[in-house]
Amino acid sequence: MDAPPNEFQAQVYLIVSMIPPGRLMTYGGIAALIPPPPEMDIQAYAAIRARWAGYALARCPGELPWHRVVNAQGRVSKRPGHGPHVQRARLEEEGLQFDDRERLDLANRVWEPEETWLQANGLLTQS
DNA sequence: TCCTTGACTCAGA
DNA sequence: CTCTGAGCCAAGG
Repeated sequence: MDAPPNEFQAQVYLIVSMIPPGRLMTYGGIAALIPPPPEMDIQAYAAIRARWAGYALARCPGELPWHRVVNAQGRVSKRPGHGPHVQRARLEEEGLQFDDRERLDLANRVWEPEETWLQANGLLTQS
């Protein structure tokens, strides 16, 4: 299950809470903004951080706009509990459209936090 | 203690 | 385009 450190999880929740309606972020995109835990190998971190982001969201606080986070292919990931249709419905309510292969337009809808905000919160400004 | 299970991603085949 | 495997501070059965 690759349970991430609490500090990592907290930063995932902080970033997700900032995503505006109608915009998206990917698991890997979010993880790339979070500094690696001290003592952890950079390469190892890069290989596991996206999964950590997914695991953190698997048990995220209900008030977070978790539905605005999708995978690197622009698709809604399978999850335990209710199916992906709930996430899809929420995104469509915000005006996002899925193509005939269940994909979203990442090129034009992915959102990036402001650099000043990243710096103020101890996050990385370059990935 | 061993084994399985993952809200991921990328490079290869 | 689809399918694998490898990457790796974990828990729960």
